[in-house]
Formats: sequence, structure tokens, C-alpha cells
Amino acid sequence: MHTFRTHTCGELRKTDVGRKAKLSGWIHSVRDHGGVIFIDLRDHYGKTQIVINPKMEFYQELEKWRVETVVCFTGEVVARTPETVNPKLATGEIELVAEAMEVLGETEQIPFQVAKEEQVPEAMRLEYRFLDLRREELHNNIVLRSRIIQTIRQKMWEMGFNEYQTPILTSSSPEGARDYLVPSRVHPGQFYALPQSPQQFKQLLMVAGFDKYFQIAPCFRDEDARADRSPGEFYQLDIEMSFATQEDVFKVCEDLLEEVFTQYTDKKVTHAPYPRIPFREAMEKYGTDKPDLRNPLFMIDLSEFFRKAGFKAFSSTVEKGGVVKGIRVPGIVGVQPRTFYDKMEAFAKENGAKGLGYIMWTREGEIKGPIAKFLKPEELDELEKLASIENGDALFFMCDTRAKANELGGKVRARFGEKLNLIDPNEFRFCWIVDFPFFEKDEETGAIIFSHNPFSMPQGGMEALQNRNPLEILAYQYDIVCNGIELSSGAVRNHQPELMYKAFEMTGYSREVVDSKFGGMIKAFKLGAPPHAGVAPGIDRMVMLLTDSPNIREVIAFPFNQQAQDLMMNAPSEVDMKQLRELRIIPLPHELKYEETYKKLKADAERIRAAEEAAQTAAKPS
RNA sequence: GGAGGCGUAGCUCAAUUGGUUAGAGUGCCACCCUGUCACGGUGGAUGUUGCGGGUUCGAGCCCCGUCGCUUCCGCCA
Repeated sequence: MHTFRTHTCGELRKTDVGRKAKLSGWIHSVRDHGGVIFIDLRDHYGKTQIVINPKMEFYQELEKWRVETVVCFTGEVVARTPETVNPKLATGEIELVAEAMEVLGETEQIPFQVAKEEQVPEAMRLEYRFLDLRREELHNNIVLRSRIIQTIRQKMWEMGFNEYQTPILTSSSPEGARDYLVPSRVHPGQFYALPQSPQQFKQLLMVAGFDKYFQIAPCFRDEDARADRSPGEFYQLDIEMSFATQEDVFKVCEDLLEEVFTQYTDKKVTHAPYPRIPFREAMEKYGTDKPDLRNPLFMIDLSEFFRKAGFKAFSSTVEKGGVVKGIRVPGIVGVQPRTFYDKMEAFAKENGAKGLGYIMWTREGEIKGPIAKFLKPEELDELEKLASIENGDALFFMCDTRAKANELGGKVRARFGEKLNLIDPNEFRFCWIVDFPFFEKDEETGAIIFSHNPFSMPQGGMEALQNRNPLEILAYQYDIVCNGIELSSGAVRNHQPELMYKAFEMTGYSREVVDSKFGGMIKAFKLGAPPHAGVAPGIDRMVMLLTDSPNIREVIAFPFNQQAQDLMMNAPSEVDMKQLRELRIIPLPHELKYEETYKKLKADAERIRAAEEAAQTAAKPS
């Protein structure tokens, strides 16, 4: 009987000594000693050393086969002598003495080394992704990703959730990112959209009574890439629960993340309940809505102190409505050289600050620094108390409008964390950011707009919408953050049509507009919708954190490059005219409707050009 | 759409800061080697210095443009 293998390359052990075995895999490395050749044969499961003696007839032939050739060896499992055991290999106590060899897949010269850890250009790795995926690190990441997804599914099932599929071809969603569109052949001129997330479907599943939904859901957004954001598509663990409060969602998430993160990492992991930090507090303390809590530094508000204190540059800013924020950096005075302070100031200036003032308390209790001389001794005493200063500490100041000072403080805080090695790499620190504002003011127009998600539930309900200052209304809207990376947003959804109409009315949308844009959802909510809430942590980002990957491409088997291209499959690519005609993207000549449209578009374009020219002529002084 | 960084052998990098024939490691090719495990040794081949232009007696290096990759901003609930 023909088989390719009796064992995998990671399987044979000392107890198998004496057996005949057949192994198939890739030639990982060759060590040719003239009289004997050693080959590491590699497959998905591991590596096994093959020994080839010169008396074998394929000995000479072997020399022409390169690494990464796919071969099958038959032979006897032999124990290695104690001196030749390789403790680095799981199969290192044995080797296979080859008796027969068959080449299953030849290889030309490979463009980069699989067996060695060398840097390879990203574009080449992506073009030869199948080779890149053979390399140990990436291979392991993808396997780990698979295991993590398996663990997630299992835990979700244990918690009573069911997985439901939702459509990939759906309609363009009215909010958020740019859609990927798919032309409809049956309905010329009309388009499907790929889902940016299954948001509406999962809410409809709740209306349909399914109660606890999850899905490892592909999501598509036509937006530009970042190191932690894949262009085009990504996967999220989509979760929605009926009759659930914000805290119910948190409990599910915390239980799930506890399971996943303790299983796949040895690092220290935050245990539930995670800190809940109101959005405003996060902005005031950390200058960002995704703080890295491994960084112990935080901002305090010193505006009231400086309003009275004798430093005019600060007090006048406070008088004008600005703020002074301080960051206490413990124990650096006398440790960091003068240049450290200069570099931090330069960094602050690069980020739009006028300066970065500071006061230093030396270990001997002396007070130094550019701001110190402006303050009286009793003011310095008060400042020490306000900022809990001890000898050796430095206190840095950000002075600007509240928004700018907070933003700068956030950057400075992160920079200190990095430069002073304050961030423990062996830790995962989670937190929830809660109480996002429901509305905000459009900076250009001054109009009230939704600050996050129009479909989330305003805290205080109709009462709040009717009676409170819109800018003070909070939403049941939350983010989960780990080590400064946003894993997910989520919300308690607004399931009451009247509340939805009212909220949209406040941003200037009439009932009719809401009905036309979100009619499907509104209709469902009018026919008995349960209160529901959800969240959707990014799978890719979770795996990134667990594999310590600096880039999201390290945890995706076949990622796009930054320009949203698949260099291996050559996507996107041009298609032939026949397909375009069939989809009516290029109209057939006899299709009058399109010819009319074309003529109309052309006429429009010409009219606009003429108008522009006329405007230009008019603008010129004659 | 904008800003920064990078681009030298198949791959990773160097080239005394503008100086004469562009080097090393790895891979590749040939040969030697019976216990290696990233085996070792000897020898060899491999370059439009991303592309185009400019400055200069002379450019891998300086300048301008352009292309590619990447990071960030915009954008992304």
C-alpha cells in the first residue's frame, strides 16, 4: 500500500527505536560531511534528522536536491548516541537512517531563506507568502491564531452563546467608513456592499429573539492602513446580548479575555473586574481615550494653583480659560542628564507646545528648574503637596487650552514611559473606557453631531435628551483597551424608535430622513425589540498582543500590503471587458438608458467647466 | 490627500562622510570532509548602487524630480 508517511516529522521518539518509518516533508537543512549526509526534514509538526550513508544508491543523487525540496524518506528509527542527542529538537533523541528516497516536489532556487532568521523585504515576503508562512515564527503565529479562535468559540459556547452567520453581500451602511461595493449583474447600476461589521444583522437577531449571539465575523472597510490596522478586511469577535446591561457585557468580555489571555501567555494579566475609566477622566489623566495603564505616570490639573501663583505666562493662560497640567516623574532628578530635559522639551515643541516647563526637587531637597524661580517658597510648598512631590522627583508642565494641554500631556506621558523604560513588557493591562459623550460640537460648523455612534443608548433616556445640555449627555458607549491598544468599541443599543427620532432630530435630521436611511432597523424596533447591548473585539489585535507582534501582517496568513494589494494573488486586478459589460459597468451601446446617463454626465461636466472658466475670467482684474 | 524614514549582489548589511578596481556575511556553483544539527574547509560566479535629470575634474554619498516599500497624520464608530 502506498502511503506518504507513517509518522509526522515531529512525532518519533526513543520508544519508536527499531521501527520502520516513512516521513514526508521539506528539506530544511543539509549537512554534507562527505561520508555521511544529515538532513533536517521539516513538516507542520516538527523536524526529524535523516541520516544518509554513502552506500545508498541515492546518495549521489541527493546532492543535487536543494533545501525546500519536498521529499519522502523511508528507513529505520535509530537511537542517537548520548553525545549526538539534540536537545533543541523534540525528536532529538532519534534519527531516521534512510533506506529509500522519493522526491515529491522539486524546487527552483528560493528567493529567501526559510530556515534562517534573516530580515526579508516586506514586499517579497508578501509576494512569496507561502514561503514566508513556512518560516517558524509566522507559521507559529498563524497556528496560535487558529487555537485562539478555537478557544474563543469554546468559551462563547460555554457561556451560552450561539454562532450565527450574517450576509457578506449586503447593503451600503449609512454611517462610518467607506464601503467596498460589489456591482449587481441582475440589477444593473445597483451595488451590494460588503459589511463594515454585522452591526445591523446582529441587532436584528436580537429582535428575532436569539438572545446571545456571537460570530467570528469578517469586516470590510475601505480605509487606509496602520501598523495595527489592516486595510480592507479584518476579523472581529462580534457579540450581542439581549436584556443585557453594560455590566453584563463587561462580565462576558472579562471572562472571555481572562480565558484567552491566561491560556496563551505567561505574562501578568489584569483580572476582572477591569478598571472602568470615564472618558473625561481618561482625557484629563492620560490625554487619550486608549491609555496604556502599564505606564504609571498621569496628569494632574494645576490650573487653580497657577491662577494665583506668581508665574505670569501660566496665570494669564488660565485667566483666558486655558489650563496648566502637570506630570510628576518620580526619582529622575540627578539620574537623568540635562540633555534628557532638553530632548523632552524639543519633543514637546515638535508636538506643538510652546515649551515644556519643569521643576526639579534634588535628592538633597534643593529646588531647581526654569519655572522654580518664579514661585515663592510657600507656593512651592503648596505645589509639593498638590503633586505629592518627594525629593528626586521632577514635575513637568503643559499649559494651553484644555484640549491641547491634554493631548500634549498624553504624548509626553507616553514618551516618558518609553524613554524611562516605565512600561513592563511582561504585562497585559486592560481597562474599560466608559461614559463617552453622546454628542459633540462640530469644530467647523458649530453644529451638534453624534460623537460616536448614533445607535447607542443615551444615559438618562428621553428625559436627558429633552432637558439636558446635549453636550453633557453621556452614552452607554464603551471601549476596551489593552496596553494602549483599542481592542473594541461597544454599546448598549438604542432600541426605542422615539428615542432614536429625538436623538437624530437634535442633530438636524427629520423623521422622514431617519426613516429613509434606517427604515429597516426602525421598523424592527417598532415591532417588539428587546433591550440589547454588544461589543466586538478585534481578533487580529488580540493575536497581535499575544504574539508580541509589532505589525498586524504578522498574524494574518494572507494580508494586504499597505496599499491594499495582495501581491501574491495580484489583487486588485483588471478584469476583462466581457465582465464589465455583463455587470453594466461599461454600458452596452444599445442600452439607451446608459447612453442617456452618459450624455447627461458629459453635459454636466461641460456646464461645470464652463462655469468655472467664467468664474475665473470674472475674478481676473481687467 | 499630507509628512518623515528607507532603497547598494537572490537576501542581510558595509563603503573612512565627494576620491581611484563598490566590500563582507549568507545563499548559489565546484571541490574536500563519517556525527553534524545555522556543520566545517578551499576556490569561484554574481552589481544599470530603484529610475531620470542636475552640480562637480570626480557622485553609492550632494541637489531636483519620479517610482517602490514602510511608519505616522488625515481617515477608520
